[in-house]
Parts: sequence; structure tokens; C-alpha cells
Amino acid sequence: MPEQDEIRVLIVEDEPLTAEAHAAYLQRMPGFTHAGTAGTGQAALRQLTDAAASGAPIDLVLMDMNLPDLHGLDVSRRVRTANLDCDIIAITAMRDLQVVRGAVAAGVVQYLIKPFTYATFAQKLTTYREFHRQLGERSRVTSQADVDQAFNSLRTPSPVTLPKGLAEGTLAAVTELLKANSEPVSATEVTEALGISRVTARRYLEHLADDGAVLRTPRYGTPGRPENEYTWRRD
Amino acid sequence: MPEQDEIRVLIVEDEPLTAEAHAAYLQRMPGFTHAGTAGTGQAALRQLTDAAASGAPIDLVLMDMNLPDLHGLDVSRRVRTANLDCDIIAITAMRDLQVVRGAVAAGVVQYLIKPFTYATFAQKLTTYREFHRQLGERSRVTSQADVDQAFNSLRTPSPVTLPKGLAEGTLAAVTELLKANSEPVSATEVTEALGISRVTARRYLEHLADDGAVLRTPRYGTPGRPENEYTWRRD
DNA sequence: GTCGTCGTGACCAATATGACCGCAAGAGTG
DNA sequence: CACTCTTGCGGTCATATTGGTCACGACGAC
Repeated sequence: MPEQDEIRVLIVEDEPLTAEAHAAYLQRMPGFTHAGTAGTGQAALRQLTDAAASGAPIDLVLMDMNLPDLHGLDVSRRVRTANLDCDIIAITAMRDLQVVRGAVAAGVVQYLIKPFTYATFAQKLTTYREFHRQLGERSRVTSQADVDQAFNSLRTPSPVTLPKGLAEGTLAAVTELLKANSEPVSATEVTEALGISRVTARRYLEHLADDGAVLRTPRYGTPGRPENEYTWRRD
Repeated sequence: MPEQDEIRVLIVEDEPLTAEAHAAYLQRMPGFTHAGTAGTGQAALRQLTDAAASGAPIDLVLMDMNLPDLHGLDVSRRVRTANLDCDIIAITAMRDLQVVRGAVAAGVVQYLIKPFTYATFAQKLTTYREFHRQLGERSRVTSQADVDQAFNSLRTPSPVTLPKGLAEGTLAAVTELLKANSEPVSATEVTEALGISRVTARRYLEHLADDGAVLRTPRYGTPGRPENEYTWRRD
């Protein structure tokens, strides 16, 4: 029985086997309910409209861009025009830049490139669930910061790139250490464990925190400036 | 396509003075060109169509949501339907959550709440410029990581500047606690709940009170100096 | 050489602590 | 009953303490 706060998902995919695979992936994700599957753009629009009329609207669409009748972007635009209140995650094998740009313009919240692993899939859905939860628990936003936070929650944590001043090996070592410890780790502990300086340790920890890969929380209670603790977060 | 590296911006705003102010702000931002101003939704759509036809398309629209003829979200949807390739930054005084959700769905890349400072404005535009640059320098995306990075660059939180003596993390924790309790909270309770000292708790509570985010009322009846109570106020 | 990465040390910032001050309740005194 | 004193608790301030921040220099790779 789908609860009220479950996210109802429509899968739009013309290849039956792929659609089934996506549905199987979806079933492993808590908080999501598979509300249906559509093989064409027209069918998707019809199902969305019916669901909205029947009082059990679709919250999220996993939309393949390559459909037999319409392009996924066209379907997305029509969804917007019809004022159907749902979010869209684009799934495509196409790596065309114009499609990515168009997807952003069409209000796509996430973009998955086929083929993808379950881990990637789960990460995107978890990120979306966080976004959905944040917007659901308030009826009004009170400040710019609230809006920024909502937008920010759509970020995917994982892809860690290397800006200037950071080396791959060091980053790997820090990441490894964080993954090994389930307990929060302070910059000083990283310093001691890896034999690098406190400044360097902080450089990498801060970078990971900015990327969303680790959680940064201040620790109080002791005199002096509060110490930041860093925790690796799996989702 | 005669693409320049400058980002061509259309300002959509019915209040002439405000439109002028936005234009002035825009002029201070390097990399952006003020391509025109529209006072109504219809005029905006016309200018966008004309610009696309003339070979100098608009890249970005600063769209006020409150327009005399159409709602900004409607204009956005029509832009999508007309397949006009441009991004939209929403500007609004309305804090309705539905508008925020609708804005995300309509492919709005940033959301500014009026009134805003130049710093906030600049931050949003800088974020967008980064996104635009990332998508511009490649003709094809090569991996999921590339797409994630592009999406993430749209959703980076704004670095808020705090007065001296206050830390972002601590302020967030105090704010969170106040939002959670509908009952008035005393400084002592904040101390116990967060594990911070009374002095620190008071510094943040006073800051929030000065900002108008919380209400400060003295409580009598108990021996000793009257205790200040702080209540989060949701508008 | 030049660029990129890391360490060093001085300086800055955020917090806890504790002594002191101020305010109100309630007891004590006339 | 009125005035004063005691008492208790929160606000205020100065200071110690600790971690964060920044600029620059060292060192290795190309």
C-alpha cells in the first residue's frame, strides 16, 4: 500500500527489458513507488494526465530521451505546457550537449547516462528524495537561504574533481581514510593518520565537504575555536 | 550560430525603476551584455523570438514572476514550448512554495527573492556564468561526471557573509533548533540542546533577533533577572 | 626554468570560562 | 502595610585557548 509520502514514479521507456530493469532498480529504493510504465511519449502524457485527474498524481518521471514517437525533450515540454506538476529525471544514451542544455531548460532535475550502475541510479534517486522531502515539509519558504538550500539539495554528492592545488594520490588517501572510519574524523586525526600537515588535510577535507561527499559538523564543548569533524556519507 | 562569449541578457520587469536597477547591476558584471528590457510577458516572448530570428539569440532571461499580463511561470512555459533556447533566472517577491516548485519544473536555473543585494545578484550570475562556460567549452559531454558537474555548478549554495564572531555552522544549528520548536526557547535551553556555552548561544540568538528572524520576549515570574525567550516567527 | 603541491609560521576567528553586574521575587523587619 | 535586604538567576565583559586562514617558501616533476 503506497503511503502518502511515497514518491510515485512513472517509467517512460520503449524497450521492455530496460523498463523492467529500471522498475527492478526502483523497487530496491525505499520511499519510491512504481506507479506505471509507458512505452511511448503519447502514452506517457496520457498516463500522467489520467493520474493527475484520478487524484493520485505522478511525482517523478524517469524519462528515456529516445522514444519511438516523440523525443523525450518534447514530452518534457508538453508536460510543462499541460501544467502537470511532476519532476523529471532524464535517462539517455545520447551524449549530445544540446540535449543536456535542453534538459536543463526543460526543468530536468537529474540526468542519467546509459548504461549506468545501480549505485549511480540509487544516488540520483536519493538526491531527488532529499530535494522532495525538503520542499514537502514547509508550506512557505522564508528566505533566500531556504531556496538556495532546496536548489542545493539537487546536487549529486559523488563526482569529485581536482581543482588546482590538489593531487589525486592525496585525495585518494584522505577519501580512503574517511571511508574506513564510520566515526567522524577531525582534521588533526587525518594529519596524524596520514602524516600530512594540518593545512593540507584541511584543504582536502574542505574540498570534499564542498563537493558534498562528506558532512562537516562543528564540535563544541571544549574551550577554543570549535573543531570541525568530517563524516563520509554514503548517500 | 554567431555565438559570442558574452552572455546576452533580457530583463523582464514591469516596474521601470526596478528594471533600470537590474540593468545597472548587470552592467557591473563582466561577461554579461544587456540585450533588452521587456515590461510584459507578451513583449518578452516577442523580443525573444525576434532575437532568435535575427541571429543574436538571448542566452539568459531575468524574469520577474509578477507581470501585468501573464505570470512569469506561464511565460517560462511558453518559452519552452516555443523551443527558444535560453535559460531563465526567476526574480520574485513571492515566497510561495508552489512557485518555487513550479520554477524548478519550468527549468529555472536560479531563483532570486526581492529585495536582494548586489552581492546576492552577483553570486547568482557568477554561478550561472560558470555553468554556461562549462557547457560551452565542450561540444560533447563524455561522461556522467561531466553532466553531474554541469548540473552541480548550477546548484552551488551562496556563500553567505556573516558578521564577525559568528560561524555559519553554528548559526545553522541554532536556526534549525528554533524552527523545530514552536514553543519559545530560552538561551539556557539552546545551551543544553546544542552543547554550546550560554554566551555563544546568546550571541546567535541576539543576532537572529536583530535580524528580525526571531522574536525576543522577557519572561517574569521566577526569581532572578528576567529570562529572555526567543521564538521563531514564520512570517 | 616553470608549474604544481605541500609545509611553515604568523595571524585571525570562534568558543568556553569565570568573575562581576543587574534585575526581580520573596523573606524579613519596622 | 511599606520598606529593605537577601537571594537567585540571567546578562555582560575580559581573557585564555584552540583551531582555522593566509602568504610565502621549499621541493619535486616535467
